[in-house]
Amino acid sequence: MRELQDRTRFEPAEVEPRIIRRWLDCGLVHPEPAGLAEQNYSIALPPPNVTGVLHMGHALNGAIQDALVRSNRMRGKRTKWILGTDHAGIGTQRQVEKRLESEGTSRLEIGRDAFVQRVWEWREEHGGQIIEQFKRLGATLDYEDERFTMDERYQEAVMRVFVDLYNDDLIYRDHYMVNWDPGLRSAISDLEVEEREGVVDTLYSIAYPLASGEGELVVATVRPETMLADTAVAVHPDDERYGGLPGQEAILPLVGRRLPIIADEYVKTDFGTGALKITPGHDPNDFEIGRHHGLDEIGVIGEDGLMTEAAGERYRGLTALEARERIVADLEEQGLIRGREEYVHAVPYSQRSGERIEPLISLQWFMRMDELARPAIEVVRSGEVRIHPESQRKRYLDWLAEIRPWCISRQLWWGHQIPVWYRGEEVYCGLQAPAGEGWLQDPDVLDTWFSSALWPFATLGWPEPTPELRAFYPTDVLSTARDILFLWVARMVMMGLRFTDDIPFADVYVHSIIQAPDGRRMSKSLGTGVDPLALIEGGPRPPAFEQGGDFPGYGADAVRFGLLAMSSTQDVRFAEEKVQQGQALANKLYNATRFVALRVGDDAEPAPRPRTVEDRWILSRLQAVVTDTQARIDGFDFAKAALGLYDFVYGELCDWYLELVKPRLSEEADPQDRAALGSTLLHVLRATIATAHPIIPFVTEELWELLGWTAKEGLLATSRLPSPNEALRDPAAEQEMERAIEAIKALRAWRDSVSVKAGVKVPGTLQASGYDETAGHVAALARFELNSHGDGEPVASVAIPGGAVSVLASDAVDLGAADRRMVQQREALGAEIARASGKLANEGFVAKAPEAVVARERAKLERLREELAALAAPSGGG
RNA sequence: GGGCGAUUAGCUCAGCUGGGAGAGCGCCGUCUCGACAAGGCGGAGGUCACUGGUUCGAGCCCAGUAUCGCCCACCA
Repeated sequence: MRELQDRTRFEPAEVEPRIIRRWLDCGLVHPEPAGLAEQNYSIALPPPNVTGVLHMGHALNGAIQDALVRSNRMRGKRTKWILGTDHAGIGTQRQVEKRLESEGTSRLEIGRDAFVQRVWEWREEHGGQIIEQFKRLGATLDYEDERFTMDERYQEAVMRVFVDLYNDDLIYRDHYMVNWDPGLRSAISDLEVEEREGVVDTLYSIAYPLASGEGELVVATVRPETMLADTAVAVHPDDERYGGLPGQEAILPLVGRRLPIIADEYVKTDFGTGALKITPGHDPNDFEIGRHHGLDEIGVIGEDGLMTEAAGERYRGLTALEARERIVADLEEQGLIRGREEYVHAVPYSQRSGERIEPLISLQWFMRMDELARPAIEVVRSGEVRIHPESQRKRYLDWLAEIRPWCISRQLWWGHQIPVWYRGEEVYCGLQAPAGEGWLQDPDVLDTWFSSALWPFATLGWPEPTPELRAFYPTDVLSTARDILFLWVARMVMMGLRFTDDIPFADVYVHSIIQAPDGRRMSKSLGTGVDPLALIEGGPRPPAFEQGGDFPGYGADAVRFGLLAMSSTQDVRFAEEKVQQGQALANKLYNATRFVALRVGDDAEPAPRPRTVEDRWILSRLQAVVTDTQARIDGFDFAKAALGLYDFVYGELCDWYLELVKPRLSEEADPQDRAALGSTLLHVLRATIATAHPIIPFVTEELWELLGWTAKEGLLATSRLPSPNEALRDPAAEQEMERAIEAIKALRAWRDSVSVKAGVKVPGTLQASGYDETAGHVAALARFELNSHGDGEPVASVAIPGGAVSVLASDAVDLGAADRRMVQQREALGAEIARASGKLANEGFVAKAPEAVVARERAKLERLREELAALAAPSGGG
């Protein structure tokens, strides 16, 4: 209590770390596995990169999931928020490679085993930071049960899945066209490729002489270096210009190879010359055409990006670009370049390394997806799995409908090594190395997303039938950003259905991506990335921000509130003001509690004991905020949940209710009423604090304790959400209070407009109906001296709902200003009356609008007329 | 090339099944009112991107245009 006396502000830096410790120490984050998943509640955290640091996306998603987790825990459900990290094959491997480079060595130099050892060491050193940051955010993850995709048990699950799919012929190895990332020296999947628009290249037209010796075919290409791998020239079968050519041959310049001229519908007659060089080894389309026509597949660009043996003596060993220059020069010399023009088109780049993708044929592992996709489409179609918002559901379905095989092997060392062994021609796939000498394991590892796809069940101990699996699988919600809807979410659905015969989660919530204030992406390199920890604890604003300097340290509550308030069904810009709004809310709630706690007797117990209209009003409004906030969290409408709470605390509880009841709390007030009011106040506060807890957990937990409830009942985080009490809904009280509030605002505005000094009470008479219970409040909060009979001369009149207040002459009022104001008010009322009556005079409106709307309009007109009448004829009487 | 979304106050955004445009911040004015100056009170500020249509009535529905953004895509 002394603390409450002295501290006039909520200090997150002081309070929050203390509260975190209490949450972690009391074991609330770790549920023992019991019961069935249907009764319990679980969410699997999208596993962050083990060596990552918390970014805005994590913070937003943390706030979202924690709000869900806390509100369900507070409904008494056994709740588990599954925690773990991802080994992030490529990213982590590169970090360690860089480190080795700085040490003057390399991965190749130290060898595979030593390298993998180094990665584990790196993880020891740098891993886990992000988990501490989640704690700072207040996320009630199960920190006592942390998983890692490279843990032994998890690896076993991965191997098991691979072997299973291999045995079912869904995983196979093939020479196939892949997206080769020359920077990574690895294949990557289609989803890791981004098309960059607007790349400027030169489109060369090159003449290929016909083998007959008569004439030539001119083909166009932006990549002349690939011509060394050409194995055909294609034209459209219906192209009259080339009627007789299919079946003949052309001579590949520089190489001299005879190329069959084939006919294929793929060729566009209206592009270039209508003749297309076919390079099955280095172009995805040509690859398809080549397979269709049974063409040779030649590779002239190697996995190292250099020209291969097959490119011939003259070009071997050059980079592709160097080869291009030399080839163009050579063709030029032979007079075979028919033209060159600037050409702007889209080009595939690797998202991982940023390098231009080199399509080439490579021996890789693939997963056949169509069979797996079918049930994954079905569960979403049927609504068994719900994806929010709707637009993302459509994206999901569209993508799965046209799914292609997934290249799952990566030429890396850090990850799950493929459980396949070779000995000569023999191939063995199994959980352990085969018996016998001379077996060599496939050196490749699996795409990181392969293991991530098992996340919701592998974390719970699958394939063993563990109690955890029973208690928490399927999970309830999966919350994530949309950029991994295909990479991850869709694949989890497919793998879940395949291996657990169940959906992995019932709801998918796809949250906003928070952009920088200027609309750009938040990114470290652009200088636009906001560090959530800097926001919470104070730290520098990003360089690209208009406003410089440090964030003041808003605290986790403010940041969580702000992020939730910003969130939407689409991308949003970061708005620091929303975080400030959260800070203001925490502080407001703190001070409201101070106010109540310091004035209410120690023996007061929270209970609704309404004695006046404002009591009935606030209790009624409380039911609304309790119900709405819970429904909004359940419905993934977090912005409304947060802002609705703010509106209640500010706009109803503090601005009005606390102000209204102040007189009843004074020393001279009726003790009986005071006791009842104390109970009501505590009741309202208690329900508000509990309702707010999933959104702003820290300040609410602190207040819960300051009010003495922790000592009696335990932490708020483990308490129950209030259940709405419909019996306390009171529309009549709400209406009456709304009217009173409107009247107070009108009178305050009037005072301001005629420059009445703030402290002065204005004498007047109330000439309006509907203020039986609220007249005193209107007088007090508007600072009027309202008598039923006036002693002075009426000098002005102020319109309020249902009538007016007649102002009596006094020193307080400037008569000239009052007159001007009254004229203004009459004009305004007159205009509104004209509008309303005009509308009602419109036959179409009266005839066709719904009755209720017309009735409302009539009532409004009636009220306006009353007000005007009261204004027009200020009289001394009542 | 297809698909989706956005455009509302100076800024960031709400606006439910069509029935008198809202919030936060910022701005102006004002207040040493016993919870809170991270506060109270009052105020100014909007052709709801544009054009046309449907309707008694459109920010909301329909068609088109413009600008911005995102996703998907194998025309060399």
